[in-house]
Amino acid sequence: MGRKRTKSGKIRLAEVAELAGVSPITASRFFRNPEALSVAKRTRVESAAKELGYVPNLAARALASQRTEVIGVLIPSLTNNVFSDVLRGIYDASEGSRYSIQLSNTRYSILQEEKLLRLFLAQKPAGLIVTGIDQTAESRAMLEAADCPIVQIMEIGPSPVDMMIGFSHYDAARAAIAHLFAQGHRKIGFVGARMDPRVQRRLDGYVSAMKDAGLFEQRLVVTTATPTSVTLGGALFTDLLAHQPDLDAVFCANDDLALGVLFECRRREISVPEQIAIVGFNDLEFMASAVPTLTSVRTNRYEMGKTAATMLIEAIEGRRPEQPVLDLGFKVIERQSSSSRQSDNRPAVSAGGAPNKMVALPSSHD
Amino acid sequence: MGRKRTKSGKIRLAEVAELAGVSPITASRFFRNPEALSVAKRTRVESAAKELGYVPNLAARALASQRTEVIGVLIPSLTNNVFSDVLRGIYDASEGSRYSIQLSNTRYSILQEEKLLRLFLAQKPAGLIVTGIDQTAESRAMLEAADCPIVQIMEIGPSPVDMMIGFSHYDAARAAIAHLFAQGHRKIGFVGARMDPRVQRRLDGYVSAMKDAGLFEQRLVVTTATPTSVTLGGALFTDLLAHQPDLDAVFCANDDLALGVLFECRRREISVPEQIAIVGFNDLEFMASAVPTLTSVRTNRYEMGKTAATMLIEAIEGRRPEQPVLDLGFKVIERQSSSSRQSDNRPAVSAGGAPNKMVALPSSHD
DNA sequence: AGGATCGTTGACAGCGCTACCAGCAACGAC
DNA sequence: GTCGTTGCTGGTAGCGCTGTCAACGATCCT
Repeated sequence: MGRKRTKSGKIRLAEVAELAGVSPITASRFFRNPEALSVAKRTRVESAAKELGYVPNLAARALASQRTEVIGVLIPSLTNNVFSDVLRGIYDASEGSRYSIQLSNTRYSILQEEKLLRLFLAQKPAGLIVTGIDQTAESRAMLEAADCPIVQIMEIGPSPVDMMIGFSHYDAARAAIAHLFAQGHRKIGFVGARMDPRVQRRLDGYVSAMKDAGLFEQRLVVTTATPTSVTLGGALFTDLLAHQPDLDAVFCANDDLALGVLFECRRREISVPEQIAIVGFNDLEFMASAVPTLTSVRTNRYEMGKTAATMLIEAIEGRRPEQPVLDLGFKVIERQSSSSRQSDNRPAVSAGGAPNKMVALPSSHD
Repeated sequence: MGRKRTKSGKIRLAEVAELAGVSPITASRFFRNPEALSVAKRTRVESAAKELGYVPNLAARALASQRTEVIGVLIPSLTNNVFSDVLRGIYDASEGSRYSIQLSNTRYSILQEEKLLRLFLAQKPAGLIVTGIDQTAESRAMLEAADCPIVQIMEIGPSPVDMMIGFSHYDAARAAIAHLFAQGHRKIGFVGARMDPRVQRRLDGYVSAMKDAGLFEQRLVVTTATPTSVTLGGALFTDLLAHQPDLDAVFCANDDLALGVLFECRRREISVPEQIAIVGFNDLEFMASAVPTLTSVRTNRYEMGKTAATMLIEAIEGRRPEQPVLDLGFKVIERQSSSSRQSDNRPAVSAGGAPNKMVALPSSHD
């Protein structure tokens, strides 16, 4: 064909335009806003592009248009399977769109987050997804000054930077404790690891529920800054028992800990739920499969990621959601590990949050 | 200071150069190869950049230099915690380097992989990390024609595209079965889900080991294409028992399945390991914590990701490793779930591959 | 029919950076 | 002293694309 090529051997827009018999700028428009072209030219450009196997040069586009098609995502951890669910949702929602995901790991450090934020913002991302509501003042200022849509995920709070999607960890913990109260438990311990802001708020919810009932005691709480694990759940529970041998229930800040507690109970031949009830948090898949099955607070992690990315993309393209703050709620899934001592297992659940139309909500789960 | 700014309000290289009293190209060199500058100019540019808070425009750099500083990563799943460990290694290794990670999910489809590969390659990545050795012919051709370093991860095989890091799933499965044989087990079932190429090779290893011992029977194998889960482990095990009630051990293609089998045994009051031994694969954290503790084949996932990214970056910068194929090996971690019926628990382990940082290959390759 | 409006198209001028090559001083070998 | 070297620096010319604005014909209204 003798087309002239760039050094790199790649097809440029100009070649496509030439083959299609239009100007480069018209070809350019085809890729950004095909509706603006007449049908005739549109099909001509389309087939020319296909024939040549044209792939746009994103760097050139970014340079010329002064913006990128990158969605920055800041999450505190890659290990935690809570985030992998959220991420999966984000990636799923971004697939098929023109936007690509740029992921960075803050390692639970808001200083690191600030640094990464500065880096991201310098590249003019199309949008940003950040975790939580506990940014540094500097980060907060940067976010507010940013000229792109932003979604805060994982929790909801009083003053969103822009959009926000999550649920109340505080309320969720309170609901878990209320459930245990309803089952007749009184000496309810709390086991928590990592103690990031969201876990902290679960602890706050626990404390307030216990205080409301006049049952709070400091030694019912065992926490550590160490990253969570199943093994750690066993260790923390051991600690808890040492301080409080007459425990009748444990609320674990996540499911890994709960599984660890379950195993530890088995090791010590403590029967669950007869002697001690266990409630976890997140409702990971294995909770329903354990023996006994484990009660947990279901959170809509995948949905959270997916909806966050969807909202963000909509906003980037100018269609801002009428409802910028979305509470995805939670649901206490009662299973054997906390079922009532007297009756067997009526499948009571208590849900929280404000279900909303943008997503199919908790009521429809399980 | 009255510096003139670009519309976007951002500081450009030219401004830094002006403040430093050098030409733009000299300033540019500072960021790419500081050694090439005289010490005087180097410090001048450095302080000017710091004073202005200069952040390079990556799009402009990519356009001008005809290459990006992006490492493309193609993995089949974001859910699977095996990959999240690998990813964590990759991200850790990329941190502090100039390269950023671009992640894409092939969803276990080699057609999808081919499509993503085409997309990636068009953007001239600095390097590529791809999962496994089972690409389509077209993908393979693209990879071979690519002018950037490439690392294949997760397994090793005969003809690397470029670099390769992983271990032999086949040998690992054989080692697991050998361990069970050593413990006196004969009727050993296989439970597998998803059945991606790596799980398939584990199955192949199992089959060959069983055949070698004259113990293979088709009905000892239960697999499904369904994605793996703990619950599924229980279900597949139930199936297996139905076909083969006199089973004395189960080799699970991953640890989630193994946990599911353990729970199912508990549900059925089958004692582990007395009646049935269980061996998993990957050695996830919870295996050591379960009751009984669960034997598994340890694989070096984090290290795999980290080393892959490190090797790749080295290669990008022109320092190719002297050993482009790395076998990270595996290790059978014996725990209670498969400990010998007669003796109690001597901590025997059998390792495979060459768990070494930069050295030779395992003898055992087929 | 005349003018206004809309939809469609193209010319031009960069976006911010780096590849390439030339220039220049300092230095050593003959 | 002359001629290469070497080491550092700068000028020029784009990289491939899109924002802006102007121009054009077609359509619509009064």
